[in-house]
Amino acid sequence: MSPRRSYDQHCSTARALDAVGDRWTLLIVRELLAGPRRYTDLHADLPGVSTDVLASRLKDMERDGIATRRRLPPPAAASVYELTPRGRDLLPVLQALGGWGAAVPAERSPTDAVRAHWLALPLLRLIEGNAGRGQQGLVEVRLDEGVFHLWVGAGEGAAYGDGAAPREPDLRLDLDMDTCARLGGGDLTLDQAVLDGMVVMAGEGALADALRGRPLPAAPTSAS
Amino acid sequence: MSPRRSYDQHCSTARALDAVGDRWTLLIVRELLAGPRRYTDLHADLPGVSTDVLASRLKDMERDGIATRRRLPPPAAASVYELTPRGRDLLPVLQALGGWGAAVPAERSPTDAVRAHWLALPLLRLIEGNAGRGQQGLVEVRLDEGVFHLWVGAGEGAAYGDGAAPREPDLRLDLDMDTCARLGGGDLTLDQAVLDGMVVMAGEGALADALRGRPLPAAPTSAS
DNA sequence: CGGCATCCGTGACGATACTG
DNA sequence: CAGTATCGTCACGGATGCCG
Repeated sequence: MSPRRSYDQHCSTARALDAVGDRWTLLIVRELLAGPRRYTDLHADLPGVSTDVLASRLKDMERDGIATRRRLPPPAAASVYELTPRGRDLLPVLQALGGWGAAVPAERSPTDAVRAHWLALPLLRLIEGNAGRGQQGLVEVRLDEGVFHLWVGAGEGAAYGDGAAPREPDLRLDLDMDTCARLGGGDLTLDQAVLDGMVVMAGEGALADALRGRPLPAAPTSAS
Repeated sequence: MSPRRSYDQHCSTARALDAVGDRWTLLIVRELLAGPRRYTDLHADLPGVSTDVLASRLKDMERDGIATRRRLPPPAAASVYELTPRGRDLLPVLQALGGWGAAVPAERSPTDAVRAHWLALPLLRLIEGNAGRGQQGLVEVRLDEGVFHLWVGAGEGAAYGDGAAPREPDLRLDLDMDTCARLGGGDLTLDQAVLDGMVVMAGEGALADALRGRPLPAAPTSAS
């Protein structure tokens, strides 16, 4: 057992970095924010991580109460890793990091790996920023590279997931990665992107209206 | 020159971690948020970092536009490091990390180092959370271990600094480290701490009133 | 003395091979 | 499928030396 390397500082930031400051840890959290994952899936979506490091990080995260391992019921003889509530609380950390990283345009290098759900975090931030407070709903996002869905306004709950929305979404977005990156970086507004046809937005509920910048219904019908 | 280790992922979070994910980097940013620092001061306030790693990180941060090196005018034949605007933009990242790390109480280990200004970040978050939006002012914080000051509501500007406030502060706080940690962790409210005498709050401006939970200026000053 | 560069021992990391 | 074992390499931490 590794005695846990620490900065040994009486500082909440340093203590946070003791837990999630190691290489790969926050990226594993990013993956698990999309929902429970098997070891092999994690390994496939984190190109470059070695098997032993991945196993080691997952053990550390279990020990630190960030993630748990769960055996799936018999038909599937597999186990999945998922975030604990404490682990999901790292969402603001990833949002802050992602927001900072998105501020510099950064074209895509040919060696860069890509996964569709990596855009979920920036898009979630964008949508929750553009829609007013209290808005919530399910958004399905379609890119050439894949489909995922976002739970807008879920707060502490699950943030997003891979694949199509589990029910009829309140909003559907079609766009490409480059547009998505520019939206996240702030040098393109959602309204402008829709006008230019770079984003196709479909949906009729309150969330869709809020994103289109329309005024809310005169008498808000006591929505919860 | 090291060709810069990267996760090689087309993801803003991963790119952020390419720049600030290395060991010690974010803690150096935390130090520089308190203002310009000399190499030796950084080394003294970051126990455990080796000299070459510190030098290497500072070079990386310069290359990445996070920090700059500046020679002081002749009388002081020294140079200081300071954050660029891009580096100061990391404040929300440190806030998110610190907030997450403060959520677990965590008593102080005897081996833990302590610096007074490490409490600036949590206190700043607490004050900006308790006072309403738009409040701003200068706060001087006194602990047994040292004195520092906070620029509340400065937003992107300088967040805090070591030592006494450079002018008469709008608010003065006296407290001890343990109380500060509990305030940051959320298991003690500022009001309660003042009532219990664990925090002495002095000041008469709008900021002080806002923190005391009083109604804003319209109300007459009928207190004590 | 401040600001590193160098050297060295240890541990973390990355790639591959192997096993229940 | 889900890791463990092995190994070469590199990053880190500590000490010391150099140079202005």
